[in-house]
Amino acid sequence: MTESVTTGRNLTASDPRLEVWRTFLQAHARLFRRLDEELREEHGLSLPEYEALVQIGRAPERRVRMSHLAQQVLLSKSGVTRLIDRLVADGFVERSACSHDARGAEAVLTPAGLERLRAAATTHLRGIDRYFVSALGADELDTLARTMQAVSLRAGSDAAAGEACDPVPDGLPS
Amino acid sequence: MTESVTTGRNLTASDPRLEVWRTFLQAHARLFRRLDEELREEHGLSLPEYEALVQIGRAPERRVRMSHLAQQVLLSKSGVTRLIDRLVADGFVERSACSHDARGAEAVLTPAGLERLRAAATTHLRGIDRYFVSALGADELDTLARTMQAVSLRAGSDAAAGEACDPVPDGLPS
DNA sequence: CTGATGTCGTTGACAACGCAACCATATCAG
DNA sequence: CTGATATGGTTGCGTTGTCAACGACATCAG
Repeated sequence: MTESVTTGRNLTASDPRLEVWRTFLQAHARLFRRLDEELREEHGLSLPEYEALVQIGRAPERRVRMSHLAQQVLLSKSGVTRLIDRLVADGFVERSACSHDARGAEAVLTPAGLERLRAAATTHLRGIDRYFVSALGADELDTLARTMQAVSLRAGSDAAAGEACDPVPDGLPS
Repeated sequence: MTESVTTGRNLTASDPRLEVWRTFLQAHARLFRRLDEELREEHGLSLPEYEALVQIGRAPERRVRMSHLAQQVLLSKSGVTRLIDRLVADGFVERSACSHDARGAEAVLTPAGLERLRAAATTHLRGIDRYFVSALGADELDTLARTMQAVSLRAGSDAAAGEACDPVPDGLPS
């Protein structure tokens, strides 16, 4: 009944490596929900909304193209449209035409948005530290970064993988 | 390469450890979507639906309580109700009263459900192998299991605004 | 310039999920 | 037994997300 496990290249339904996958799923779900919940309770922002504010806030001029935002926040085009709709309704973001491309739209952070972003960042960073970083040793964090990168590459649907479009970690404006 | 960032206990917005968090999010999103998409295309099942079938199919008698299912599939009570609704509509599952508890309902796998599960398992296991397991060395997989367990523990228990949670309840050492 | 084609963002229709309210039943105090 | 309370599951409703279709603009061949 017991199949020898890590012997061959084929994964079977009883392979303990499947357990790792499930643990991974569970960790993500719990972590995401906890961070989302804390942001909602303390600042009225969902985690995706917060992440959008972060991306806008760290961009030069504090404005970002919608398409760029979609990649960063891991959402579809229409998802971003509606996310920005909400942030506009809340007064945290304004829409602005793109100067170079008349088709394009940019999301611009308002002063209120910047303020809210700064406040929420405290909560978020605390959460990341508490539930994520502090659970991992420095070497484990390193390993995690490497492995997640590898997984991301393999699962990357259509190209776009690891384009490392992350220059200027100028962090939050201050 | 890896600069030691562990200078202070406080996470700031420019801390590279935040990058690990984003990579983690991205890896999850891509992996989940890829596996979901493959299951849908080849078998008409979403990933949560497939996971529910797995949980039912591996249980004794191939029947599971709804509440138990909710924990396994990482869904709310109502989420499970509707997930099972769909599977019932597809003929893969039947509802059945629980013999011990007249309040309870159990989901039972139908022959068609078992058949579909077996077929889909091939696809899923292939995906897990291709995009997840094969991206990780044996030791990395081990590290991942341990760290995800730790994250899950910290984020899962109810220590929202207050205190760090007690370490290691029991059962999961090391 | 003009038409073909691709890209950007929005919209409508819809699927999936969570929360809170709700029954039905279990369980426990008295 | 009886009433109070807790638990399992479903339902109504709101929220959030995707996909396909669309209009507006860009871009390039001719």
